[in-house]
Amino acid sequence: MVTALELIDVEGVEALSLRRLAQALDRSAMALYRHAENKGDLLDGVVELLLEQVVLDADAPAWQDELRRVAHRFRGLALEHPNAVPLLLARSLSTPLGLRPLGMLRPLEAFLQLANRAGLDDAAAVAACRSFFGLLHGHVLDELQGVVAYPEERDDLLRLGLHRLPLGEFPRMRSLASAMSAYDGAAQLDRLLEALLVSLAADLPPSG
Amino acid sequence: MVTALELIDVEGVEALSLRRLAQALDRSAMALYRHAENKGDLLDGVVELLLEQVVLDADAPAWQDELRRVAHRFRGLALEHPNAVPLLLARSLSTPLGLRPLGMLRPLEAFLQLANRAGLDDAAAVAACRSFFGLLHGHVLDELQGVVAYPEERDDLLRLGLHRLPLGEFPRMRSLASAMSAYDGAAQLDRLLEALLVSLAADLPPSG
DNA sequence: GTGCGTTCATGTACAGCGTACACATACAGT
DNA sequence: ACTGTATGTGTACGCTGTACATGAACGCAC
Repeated sequence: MVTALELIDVEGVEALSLRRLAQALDRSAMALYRHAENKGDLLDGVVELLLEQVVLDADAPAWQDELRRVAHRFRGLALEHPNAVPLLLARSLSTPLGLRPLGMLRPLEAFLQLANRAGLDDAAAVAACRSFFGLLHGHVLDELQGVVAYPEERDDLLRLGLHRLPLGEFPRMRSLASAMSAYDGAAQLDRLLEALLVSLAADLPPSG
Repeated sequence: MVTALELIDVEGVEALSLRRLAQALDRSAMALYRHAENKGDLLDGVVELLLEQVVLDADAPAWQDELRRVAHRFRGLALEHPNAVPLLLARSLSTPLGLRPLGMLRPLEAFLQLANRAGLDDAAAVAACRSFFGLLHGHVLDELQGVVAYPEERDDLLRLGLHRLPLGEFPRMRSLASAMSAYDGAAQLDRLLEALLVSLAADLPPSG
């Protein structure tokens, strides 16, 4: 499982085949079927391995801080394993909620418990959960988009490959090349979180 | 291209192979290489075909309304073509910004133009752009997650497959089954957009 | 010890994949 | 009529996931 992740990290998701993995483990390809029923099971295993590393503490005293912490931890994980991000985000698109491996559900459960303790009612907790993870996944997805086309170039326009774009149709993108290069993902995530937390606070009973 | 999308719609992304598509078109598999260099090009074509259907008008008079409209249009498209969503979200993870097909860049350019006309400076426009699309992609990603495991079941807990979960470890998820069933994606998207627009308004020069 | 069921690994085989290459056909412009 | 250029076909290669049959190593009852 951990070898599978390493393989993905250095060669990308599509380079992970049963034969390549078996070779890396000095086993035959078929031996892998003793530990996973499918290739899919194997990918789920990788996802679980990653998610184990981002534990949401349902008993955290300050829930806003805990959400910020977990969000940044998740982002960090994505930056460490960019090749695994498609897995992380897309595995659950194909698997119904109740049939997912438990490791993929633990963050959800912990969030819901936290929301509960923070005072949200059922409907608000579900909405908050989807807001939070939607936001998080969306941010990570966008931050990791391959932006740089030619890393060795010094000029921003050339580095991003934006010089290829027709002048007439894409004036803004071309003129914003350097603003795009200066993008700060962590700050951006903070902005999004702040907006979310404000909107969540509005759902709390007025007590405070 | 349109046939490729139809194939994806009814059979899923991974069912789209050159041979299957060629068969659907009554051509040989190799004939497809006259119109696309790669299978990747073909997938890009499908993405472009979809994105053509969600045009952001950079000259819209009320920019907030335009953003809301485009967001909901994109969501609608995703609901119409759920099988194509992985493509829509993941294609750009592997292709540097400047090398993407123009159809994938047009929404970005239009957003940046709109932000410019709304009064945002360069850095704020880029940040807003990533906020907007990150939020949108994240929401769609999360809304489309397969939640229902057994559509024919009447009881929420069984329908979502949540009865499988260990009682002790997942109390909240089990008790929230019906709240999850009542999820309203459009309303959720509106909530997220509202939070974003509030935070964007704060970036505008104080004039109004 | 002997036989047994269970676990784990292997080797072979098959259908399907993307695509490189060589070849055929049809049509446009000279 | 000759010649590109665009389009389609057929064959072939190396790769994929995995079904199936086989075999080795073990704990355990007798």
